[in-house]
Amino acid sequence: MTDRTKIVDIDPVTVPPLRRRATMAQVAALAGVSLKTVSRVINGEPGVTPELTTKVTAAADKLSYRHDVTASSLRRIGRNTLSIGLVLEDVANPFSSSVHRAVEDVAYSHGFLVFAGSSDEDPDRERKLVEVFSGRHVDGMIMLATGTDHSYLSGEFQKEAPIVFVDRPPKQFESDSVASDNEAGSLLGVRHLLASGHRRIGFLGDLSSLSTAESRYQGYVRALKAAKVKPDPRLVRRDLRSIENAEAAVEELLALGSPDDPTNQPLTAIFAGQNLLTIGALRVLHARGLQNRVALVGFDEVLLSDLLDPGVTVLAQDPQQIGRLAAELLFARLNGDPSPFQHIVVPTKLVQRGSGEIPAKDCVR
Amino acid sequence: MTDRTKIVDIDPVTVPPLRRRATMAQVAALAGVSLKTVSRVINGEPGVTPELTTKVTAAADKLSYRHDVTASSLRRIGRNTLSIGLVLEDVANPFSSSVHRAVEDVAYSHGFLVFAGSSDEDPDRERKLVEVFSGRHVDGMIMLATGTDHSYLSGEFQKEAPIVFVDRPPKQFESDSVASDNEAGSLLGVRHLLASGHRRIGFLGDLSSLSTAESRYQGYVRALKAAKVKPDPRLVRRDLRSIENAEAAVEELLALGSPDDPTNQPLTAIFAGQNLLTIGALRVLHARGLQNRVALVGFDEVLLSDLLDPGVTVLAQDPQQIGRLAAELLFARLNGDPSPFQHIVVPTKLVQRGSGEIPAKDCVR
DNA sequence: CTGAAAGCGCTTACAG
DNA sequence: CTGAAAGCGCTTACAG
Repeated sequence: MTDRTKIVDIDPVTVPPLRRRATMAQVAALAGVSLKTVSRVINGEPGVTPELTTKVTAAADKLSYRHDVTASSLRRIGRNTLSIGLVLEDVANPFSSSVHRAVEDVAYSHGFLVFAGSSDEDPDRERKLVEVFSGRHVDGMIMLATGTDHSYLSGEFQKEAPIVFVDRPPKQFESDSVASDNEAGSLLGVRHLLASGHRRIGFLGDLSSLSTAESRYQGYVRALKAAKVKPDPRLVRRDLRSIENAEAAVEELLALGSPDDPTNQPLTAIFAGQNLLTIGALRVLHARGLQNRVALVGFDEVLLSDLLDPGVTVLAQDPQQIGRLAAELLFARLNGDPSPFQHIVVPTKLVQRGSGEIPAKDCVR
Repeated sequence: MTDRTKIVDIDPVTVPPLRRRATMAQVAALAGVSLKTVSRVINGEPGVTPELTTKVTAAADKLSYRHDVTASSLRRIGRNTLSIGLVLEDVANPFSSSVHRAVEDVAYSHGFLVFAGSSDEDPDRERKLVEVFSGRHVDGMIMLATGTDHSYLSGEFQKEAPIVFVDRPPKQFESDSVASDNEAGSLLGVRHLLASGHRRIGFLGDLSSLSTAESRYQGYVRALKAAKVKPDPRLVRRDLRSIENAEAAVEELLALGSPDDPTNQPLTAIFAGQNLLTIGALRVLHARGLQNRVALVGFDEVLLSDLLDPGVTVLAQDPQQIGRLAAELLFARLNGDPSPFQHIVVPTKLVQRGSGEIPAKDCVR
C-alpha cells in the first residue's frame, strides 16, 4: 500500500452478520408439501399440479430460496458440477485472456462456469492447478500447457473428464488440441522478408522447450533453406522470456557485422517469435532510430501496433477462434462424442503494416 | 470455423471411457480401517497412529484417491467452498484481467479458487453472474459493478457472504470498495494541460451512469473552474463506449472553431476519460497528422503508448494494487473483521511522455 | 400426481 | 486413539 492510498471508513454502517440461506426442506415446510415436490418444481420437472407449483414458488420466493448447485450435483448421475477448469499461462496476458473470454462465452451458453488459473509457465504450478480443479470435480478442462511431459494427466485426470489443449499440443500424452499453424505462419513471415531481399534475418524465440517456439523456429529454418540461405547461428537468439531479454538480444544482433568477415554481414531484418519479443525489438529499434532501417515481422498481434511509425507487420493469431473451438470440442466430448482425438489447426494471417515491407537495400546503417 | 482451419484426426487412438474416482469408503475398505480414520489422515488431523496413517496413505495412493472438496464442504461448519466469485467487465479487458491476476494470487495464497465472469457492463448479466456464483456457494465476491442500483445484493447475497467492489463503489447499497482517485486524477491531468496554456480542452467520457466516468468529468470541470475557464458544452462528448465512438467524437471536436464566433475557438487539447477513448483519439490525430499539434492526456494506461511519437501522457491506474487490496480486504472480512465498511482510494500517477506537454501556442492548425 | 426412504462423499458430534 | 451414527442439501429409485 503506497503512502498516498487513502482508507475511508464509512460510519456508522457496520458489516451485517451473515446468515444461512433457506433449504428445500424449509421451503417444503412452509408450502406444506414434501421436499421432493419442491425439488420437482425447482428443477422444472413435469407432473406437478399448478396449485402445488404456485404454493412452492410462493414459499421459495418468501424465503428467497436459491438452489444449491453444489449439493445437487452430489447425488446427480455423473456428478456433473457444470464447471470447467481453464489453465492459462497468465489470466492477464492478452492472448490468454482472449482465449478465456471465448471459452467463457461457450461455457455460459451451456450453463457452465469457468475456473481459471495462471501457471506462469511453471510445470509444478500447472500440475497443482490441475489437482485443484480436479478436487473441485470440474467436468472438463482446457489447458494452455507448459512443460515437457503431460503423462501425469493420464493417471490423474483424463479418466474422469475430457481435456482439450489450446495453443500447444500436449507432450508424452494424447488428447484433443487446438492451436495456431505456428510453423506455416512462421514460414510465411520469413518468406515475406526474403521476398524483400533480406538474407541476414535475425530470429528471436521463446523457450525452446515450448512446442510453439520450436515450431516457429522450424518455420524460420525451412523458409531460409527453401530460399537457399544458409542459417547462421549467430543470428539466432532463443530461450528469451521477457521484453528485457529481447532488448538485450536485439542489441547483440545489431552489433553483428564485421568488415573483415564477409560471412558476418550486419543483419537487415528481425523475425520475432512472440508478442513480448516483438515489443522488445520495437523498443530497441525505436530507441536507436532504426525502425525504418531494419525490417521487423512479429508472430502474434501487438496492441496499437498500427499506430506506430512504421506500423508493425505481424502474423496475427486468432485467440478468440482458438478458445471457441476448444470449448466446443470439449462440450462435444462432454456430450459423449467418441471420435478419435482431434488436432485442430487455426490459420494465422500476415498483416502488412510497414515494418515488414522495408526492402533490404534500404537497410544501410 | 474458417476455410483454412484444419482438423487432423489422431488415429487410431480413441477417447478412453471415463471412470469414477475412488471414495474415502473405498480407501477405508482397502486399508482395513474406518471411513473416519481415512478422513482424519486426509485432513491431517492429529491423533492417528503412524501404522494406521501409513496403511491409509498406501491405500489412497493405490486407488489414486483425490479429496472431494465439494462434498467435504457440504457438512463442514460454515459451508466454506474455498472459492470466490469475481465479476469483471470483460475478462479479456487489460484493466479487468490485471485485477483478476492480482485477486487470483491473493486467493491462491489462501487456498481459494476464483470463478470469474464478464458482465459486459450489462446490469442483467451482472445480476445473473451474482446469482450463479451464489448458487455455487462462493464464500465471497469481488465485483467491478455496473448499473445504477445494487440494492438487490442486500436481499440476495450480502447476508451470506462479504462483497468488495473494485474500480467503482456500489450504488444504493453499502459495502467495501477499492478504487482509483478518479476525480483527483482527472483534475491533475486537466490542470497539467491548463499549465501549458490550453484553454479549449475537449473531454471524452464513458457512460455518464458509471461513477468513474462521472468523477472524471467532475475533475475536468473542477480543474477548469479553478483556472477560471468557463466549461463549454460544445467541447464535451460523453457516453462514448468504444474506439469508434471516440473517433467520431474527436472528428466533431476537431471541426469546431468558427472565425465569426470568438467564443468558439478551435480546441487545442483533448482529455480522454478512458483507455479505449484515448485509443480512438490517437487514431484520429495520427490519421490527420495532428498528433504533434493537439495535446492529449488519457486516463488509464495504454499499452505501447511510450513507443508512439509523441509518447502518450496518461494518468496511470494501478489495477494490480486495486485487485490485491480488494482481495486482502475480502479475506479480512472472511476472517471475521467486523470493522465499518471501508472505501480505499488508490492514487493514480501522471506519466508524462510528450502528448500532454505540447504547449497551446504550438497548436496552430 | 405425490411422497417416504436411501444415498451422493464427506464431516460433525459423540461414544467407546 | 478409533469408529458407528447422524447429517449437510439435494437427487435417485421406488412405492402409493
